[in-house]
Amino acid sequence: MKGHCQHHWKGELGGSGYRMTKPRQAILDVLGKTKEHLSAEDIYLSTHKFYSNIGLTTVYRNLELLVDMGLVVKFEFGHGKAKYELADPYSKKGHHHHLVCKNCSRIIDYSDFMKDEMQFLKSTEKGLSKNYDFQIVDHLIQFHGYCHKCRKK
Amino acid sequence: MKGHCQHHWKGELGGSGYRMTKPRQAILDVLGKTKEHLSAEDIYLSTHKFYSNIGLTTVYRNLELLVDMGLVVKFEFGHGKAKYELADPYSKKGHHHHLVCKNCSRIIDYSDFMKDEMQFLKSTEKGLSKNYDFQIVDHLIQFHGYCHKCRKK
DNA sequence: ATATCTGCAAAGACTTTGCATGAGA
DNA sequence: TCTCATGCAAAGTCTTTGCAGATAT
Repeated sequence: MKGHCQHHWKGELGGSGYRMTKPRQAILDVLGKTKEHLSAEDIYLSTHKFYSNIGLTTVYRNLELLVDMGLVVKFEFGHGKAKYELADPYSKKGHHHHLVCKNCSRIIDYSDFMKDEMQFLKSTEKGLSKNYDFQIVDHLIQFHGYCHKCRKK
Repeated sequence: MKGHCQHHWKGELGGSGYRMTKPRQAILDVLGKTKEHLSAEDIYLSTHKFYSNIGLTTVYRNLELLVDMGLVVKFEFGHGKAKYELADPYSKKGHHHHLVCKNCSRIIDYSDFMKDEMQFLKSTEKGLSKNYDFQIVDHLIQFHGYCHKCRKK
């Protein structure tokens, strides 16, 4: 699934009773081609490069749908606007987390040290699940601090 | 520092050149007494129980200040409004993280399994710090899924 | 005394909703 | 065909800003 720039997603949408439309294809193409963390407006602007007249409303509505379907993940990094990425299984990036700079708001992806993470998650999720009768389906791990450029100051 | 319901915070504020005012005391009192995760408006309403005429604007402005000073922590759980808690060293709760229910939005604090977490963080932070020249000062760990009540459906 | 802080009103930023038109399967 | 999807405009929510008056040290 990784790295398919021309993936058409028809199966994923059709299988759930949804239609493949130009705006949807455009949004998924934009997300599939970027390494950035795009806001709804970023996506809206990007889609206009190869398909114009997509409304910002349509972008918001489709992002919500795609998030609900699990194709896209929404992040709130605390800088006002939500950011979106393709979900792990559909992304070139694969499973990763974020370093967030408290100074310049830069977001850095990392996928190192996943072995340690797996081990930690496995035991912790098991324990939490039991102690709180909570069914865990996802996790959010982030580190905040000062990036390369900002720590020099 | 834990559990002081009548802590007056004058030192923390004065030491940084800020004044202790009624609204600030009220906001800190509210945060010190609750176990909930309060939004700015929740805090605004709560302060009115024992000190009226605090404006919502003032609540927002002081929360921002207190977050900058490190006395308060701001969370974006993705449900529209930001939530605030006293920072670990000032809170009865101590170091903890959150389970977030994808269905009912309930937030559950946990502070179990911190030994595993410490171990994971220690090695991961060291590695990230080195590989990305990133100075880590904080982390965010959350688990998302279905709570006790919602998983029955 | 005086720089900081406050409350109100207004503005701003991001996101959602209503509704008539358009378009996939 | 016929339901689902779109785009525009308007509304909604949360948060921030401007400013004159009030307050803490």
